[in-house]
Amino acid sequence: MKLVYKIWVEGKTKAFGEGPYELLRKVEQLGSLNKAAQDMNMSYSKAWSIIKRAEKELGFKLVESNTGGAGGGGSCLTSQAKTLLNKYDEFCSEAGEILTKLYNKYFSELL
Amino acid sequence: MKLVYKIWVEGKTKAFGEGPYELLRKVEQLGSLNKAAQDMNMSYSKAWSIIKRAEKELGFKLVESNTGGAGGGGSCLTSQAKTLLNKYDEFCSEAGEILTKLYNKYFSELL
DNA sequence: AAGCGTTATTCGAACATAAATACAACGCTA
DNA sequence: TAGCGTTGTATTTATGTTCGAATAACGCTT
Repeated sequence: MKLVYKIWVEGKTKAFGEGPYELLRKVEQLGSLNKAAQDMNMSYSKAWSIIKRAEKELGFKLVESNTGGAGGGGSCLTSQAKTLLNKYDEFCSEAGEILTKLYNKYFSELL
Repeated sequence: MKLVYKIWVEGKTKAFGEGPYELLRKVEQLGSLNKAAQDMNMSYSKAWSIIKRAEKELGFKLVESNTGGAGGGGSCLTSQAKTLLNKYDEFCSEAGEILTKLYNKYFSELL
């Protein structure tokens, strides 16, 4: 028996959480939304809609894309996206640590 | 923009979280699974399956039910269920407080 | 013994969500 | 100018969730 948690930010609907985080890290790494999607065994259209929804909700752009050209184009993160990812990193590691402690405090004996 | 989190306990599949918690509180309050389901605008069959799944995963009974008799019967919580609910209460309020602080620390300026 | 309101259980239908597919547009390259 | 790999978008398909109906059993009440 284990603790599971999902934490995200939302406006009118889900905006940013673990899914967008991982996807954006892959984009940063690979320079392409298409490659990122393939790497995560995800369809391009899903990857695309994840990012578009997040951008719409957050109110700022997460990726800067070029279509056509050498290599067909590509995508890279905006500086706002980069700082968001870094903040999210720190947030999650702190949160995970604390929640694990709380779980042990309250449930370890019971479950 | 706000922080949303869902926290639950799982074994092989979801076992106990917010949904079962609220439902069990209603059962405690109303003495009947049927009334609890109606009160939550939920079908009886859904309420029933929530509790059965939780019991199966957790490995102990959550409700004690009587069928027939005056008023048709009813359900009440086992003592294990009561302590589980109380622990969950404390867990959630502590967790919520801490997560809110963390959210403000990391995201309040950014989002 | 008939009636009542509950628990217990299963099943298919309806609905909502997620995912795959297909195709157009873009701009460099050769 | 044909081809490539990408982004962008709509349409279709698949998957999962939830509801509601149907049925049975139970034991008190009248």
